[in-house]
Amino acid sequence: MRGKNTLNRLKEQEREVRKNLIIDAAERVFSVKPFDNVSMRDIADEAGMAVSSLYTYFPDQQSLFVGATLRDGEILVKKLESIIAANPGRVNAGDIINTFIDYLNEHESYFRMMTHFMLHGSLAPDSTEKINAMMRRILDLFDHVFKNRTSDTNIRRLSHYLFAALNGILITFRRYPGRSDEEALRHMKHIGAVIGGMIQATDFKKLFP
Amino acid sequence: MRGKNTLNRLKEQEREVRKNLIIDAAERVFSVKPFDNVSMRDIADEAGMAVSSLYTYFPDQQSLFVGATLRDGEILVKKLESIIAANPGRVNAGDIINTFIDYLNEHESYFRMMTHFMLHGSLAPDSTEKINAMMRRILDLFDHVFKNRTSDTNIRRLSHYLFAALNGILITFRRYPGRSDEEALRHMKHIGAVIGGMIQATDFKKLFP
DNA sequence: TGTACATCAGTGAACGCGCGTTCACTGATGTAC
DNA sequence: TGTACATCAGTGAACGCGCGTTCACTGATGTAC
Repeated sequence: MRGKNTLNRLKEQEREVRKNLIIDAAERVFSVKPFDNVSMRDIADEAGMAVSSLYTYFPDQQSLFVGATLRDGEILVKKLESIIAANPGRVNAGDIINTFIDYLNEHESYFRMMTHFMLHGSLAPDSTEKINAMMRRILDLFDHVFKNRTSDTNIRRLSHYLFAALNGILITFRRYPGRSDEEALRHMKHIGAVIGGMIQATDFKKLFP
Repeated sequence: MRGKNTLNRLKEQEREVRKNLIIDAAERVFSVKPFDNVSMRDIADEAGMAVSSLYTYFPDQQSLFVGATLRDGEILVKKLESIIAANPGRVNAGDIINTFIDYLNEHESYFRMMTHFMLHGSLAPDSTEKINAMMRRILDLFDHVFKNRTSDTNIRRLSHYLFAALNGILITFRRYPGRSDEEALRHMKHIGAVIGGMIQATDFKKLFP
C-alpha cells in the first residue's frame, strides 16, 4: 500500500513535469505566432511529440491555454508580492508598473491570453472563474499603491484604472509597426513612467473627495 | 461620351452604396460574434446575399475588414474634430474621453478590429499604412488636450498615454464577466473620469520639465 | 416598335486546406509467479 | 532467473468541420439596328 502510494506520487510528479514541458513549448510558439493561430500541431512539433500525446496531459486545447495563463499569472503575482513585501509601508507605483510591463512584455503567452479572454469572453465557466480569481489577486496587489491615499472605494477604482492603463500600453505599443522590440519596450516604459508620475503627483483625497 | 461618363459615375455610386450595405451587415455580425470568428458566410447571410457576391465588392476578407475599420475611424475622427472645433482654446479632456469611450463601445467593429490589428501585427503593407494614418490622426486630435500645457515632445507622449489608457479601458472592461452592457459602460465612464480628472489636475510643466 | 446581342451583378456548388479531436495500436517498463 | 501478463505513455492516421476563395453559369437590364 505504502509503496503503491509512493509510486503514484512519483507518477503524478512526472505528469506535472510533462505538463510544464508542454506549456514551455506552447510559450515558445506564442512568442512567434499570433495566439489565435497557434494550433495543437504547432505546440506538439515544438515539444517534439505527437499531437495526440498532448491529450494525455490536457483534455482539450482550452485547458492547455488556460493552464499556461494560470502558471504565468502565478509567477507575476509572486513578483508583485515580493515588491510589496520589500517596502510594505509605501509601495512605489513605478516599481509595480515596470514589473508589470516587463513581465507581460516577456511572457507573450500570458499577455496574449489575457487579451484573448477579454475580447472573446466566452470560456468554460470554471476557466472564467480561475482567470477572474487571478485578476482579482492582481488588483488586490495594485491596491497597495493607493493605500492610505483615498477612500477604499476609490482605491479599487484606481486599481482598475492602473490595470486597464497598463493593459492598454501593452496592447497598443507591444507590436507598434516599424519599431524594434527594444524600442517598443523603451516606449512602453516611458508611457508607464507618465502613469507612475501622475499617480505619485496626484492628491487623490482632494481630486476625488 | 458624356452620357457614358454619367452612367459610369452612377454605377460607381451604386457600388459605394453596396459596399456600405455590406459593411453595415458586417458590423451587425461583429456586435454578436468575436471578430476572429466572423466568416464571410456570416456576413453574406446578414446582408442577404450569396458569399460569392461579397467578392464583387471586396477582393478578399481583409479588405472588407479594413474597409469597415476605416469607415468607422473616419466617423470617430469627425466627432473628435467637431468637439475640438467647438472650443478650440481649451479642449476638455473629459469630452474627448467620453466621446472615445462611447464610440468604441457602440462600434464593436472598430474596437475589435483595432485590437485585432494591434495584436496580430501582420497585415498587407498598404492596409497597415492606412490604419496607421488613421491612428496618427486620432493622436493629432488628442494633442489638443495637452496643448500649451507642456513641451511638444511631452504632448505627443501624453497623447500616446491617453490613447493607450482608453484602449485598455475598453479591452479590460467592455466584456467584464457578470456585468450587463449598461453596467460595463458606466464603469468604463467612471474609469475614464479618473483619467480625465488626473489629466486636468496635473501640472505637466512641473511634473515633466 | 421589335429583335438580337452585350453586359455584368449575383448565384450555388465546389475546391483545397488546416483545424481540434479520436482511436486502434505499439512497445517499453513493471509485476506476479 | 525466466516467462507470461498488465499497464500506460506515446503514436500516426483518420474523422468531420468550417473556412476563404473560385468559377461556370443565370437572368435581368441596357444597347444597336
